[in-house]
This record gives sequence, structure tokens and C-alpha cells, in this order.
Amino acid sequence: MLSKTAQYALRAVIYLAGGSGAPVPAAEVAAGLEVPPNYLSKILHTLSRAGVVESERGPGGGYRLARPADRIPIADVVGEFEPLAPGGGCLLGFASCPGEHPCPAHERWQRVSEPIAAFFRETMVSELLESSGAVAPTVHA
Amino acid sequence: MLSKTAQYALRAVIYLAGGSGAPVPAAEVAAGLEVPPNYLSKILHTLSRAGVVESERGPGGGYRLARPADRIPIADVVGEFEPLAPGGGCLLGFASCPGEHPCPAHERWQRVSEPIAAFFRETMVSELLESSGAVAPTVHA
DNA sequence: CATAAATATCATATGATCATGGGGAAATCA
DNA sequence: TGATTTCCCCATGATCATATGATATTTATG
Repeated sequence: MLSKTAQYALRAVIYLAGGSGAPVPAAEVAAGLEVPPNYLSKILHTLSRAGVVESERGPGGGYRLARPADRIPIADVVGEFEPLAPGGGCLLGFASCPGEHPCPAHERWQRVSEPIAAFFRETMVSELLESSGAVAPTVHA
Repeated sequence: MLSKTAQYALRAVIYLAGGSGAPVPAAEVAAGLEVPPNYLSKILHTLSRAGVVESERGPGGGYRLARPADRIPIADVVGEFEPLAPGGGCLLGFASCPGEHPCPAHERWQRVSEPIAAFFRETMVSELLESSGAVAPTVHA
């Protein structure tokens, strides 16, 4: 459903949200999540450019959330790595589907896919916190 | 949303459903859909093994639907090329999510993702037929 | 200034998906 | 039988997402 990259990103943000707020080195996040360090580093960098996390360099530095966890919709995290196209996509891959003759599936598909988009928009990172299966996970789907 | 392969498959089945019922050569379907012939051939073969379409060889042969279009859920078509995981997947990629400590997202996610699965199960190929002149230059007067 | 800690970036390997090409094998008909 | 039409199958390349490795750059501190 979600790419591994997006999953790693989500879990990394959740990891940061579960901490004290002090900068956490990427290596520590990677170790906690059991994810390749270099790969996670790249992901965190992307999230940094996206304004979801902030980075601080040098000793004592690391990554921290750029905003409180209850103000970060998971769409902001996932959207950096997946299309997350809200209503744009046609099931059949036609670019000009919603033109003169939208395929009959179009309306039904949107009626069903819109809640998905809403879920990503309205679910905040903070809501994924408790139950901490997120911090010390049993990985490998 | 759907891979190109799955989209090609769907469109091919729709193309067949729009015809008279007589076998249609794969080359014709490929031409009608503007899809690489050999690639589509492979896709049709997969659908044939899956029991969605039937093939007939020799002159006058080709592919035709194995059942009436209103009895072919699009899940049967798409499912051959995509996981279509029916609610089994955890958003965060945790294998043991629905165990002792399902992540809080889990329930909300399933509540939102189940309709997607239902959409694929309950939408029949026949419902994607009319309009969509982009798919087939359907002859029906 | 020198050193170590940390991010930032470049380069490359891997696997899946996407796409193409060509050589059969089976069925039909003359 | 022989020729045509069509499916069937295998091999190859292109492209992208995924993943890893090595190096450069920035920053704090002694």
C-alpha cells in the first residue's frame, strides 16, 4: 500500500515525535528503526527540505520535528515519497478522463478514494504515537 | 494508483467486453489500445491462465471473455498484476500489527481501506463499458 | 587550529516493472 | 501437405524505485 520509503519516513517521524525534542542523530533513528542508515539519511534529508523536520549539524546535532507532532498530517510525510494524488488519477490511466466522457468508474472510484486522501490529510503524526509498537517494531512485512 | 500493466489489462478486458463476443486477435486489441503488441500478448496470456479470458488459436481466433462482463469483478483482472491486499497490510509495514498492540492508525486505516477492496470486488467490468470512447471505438449503434 | 560529530552528496548495486523482438507450436483451410 | 493465422514462450534491453557504500562538507568544542 505504501512504499517502503514512505513507511520508513513515517516511522522515522514517529520516532522523533516520541523523543524529548532534542536533536536525534540520523544514525540513532536508523538503529532504532532497524533501517539502513544511509538510506534513512536520504529520507530525513528529503523531509528536511519539505519542512517536516529540521536538521542541526555538528556535535550534539541531529534531526528534530519542525512542528509539534499534532500539527503534522501524515500526508506531509508520505506525500514527499508517493504521488498521493487526491482526485487527479483515473483508474484506467487516462489523462483526459474527467473531460466530456468520464468513464463510469470515475465517479465511483473518486467516491471511494477520497476518504483515503482525507485519512492522510486529517491523521496527525501524534495520533500514531501511543502503543509504541512503532518505536521497537517487529519489522519485515 | 494502478500499475500500467494492470491498467492495460483492465482496458483490454473492457475492449473485449465492448465487442460482439467473437474472438479478437491480440494484435487488434493492442492496436485499439495503442499498447505494445507483445507486451499486451503477455498480459492477455496471464488473464487467460487466470480464467478471465479464453483464447482460440488459428485463423479466426483470438481472445474473448470467459464469462459475461457483468460477472467479472475488476478485482479478478487487477488482482493478477497487483497485490490488492484485502485489509491485510499495516500502514507502517509492521508484520505483527494486529497483535497485542495494533498501532492506533490500524483501525482507522482499515475502516478507510476496506471500501477500496470492496470497490474492486463489487465493480464489474460491464460497469466500465459505456462512454470511454478512448478505450474502444465501440460499434454499438 | 585541529579534531570529531554530524549532515550532505555522489556513485553504484540490485530488483521489479515496463517494453521489445523473435522463434516456435497449434489450428484452420485450400 | 503446405501455407496462413494466431497464440505461446523465451531472451533481451530500458527504466525506475529501492538500497547500499564511500566521500565531502559543515559545525562545535578543546
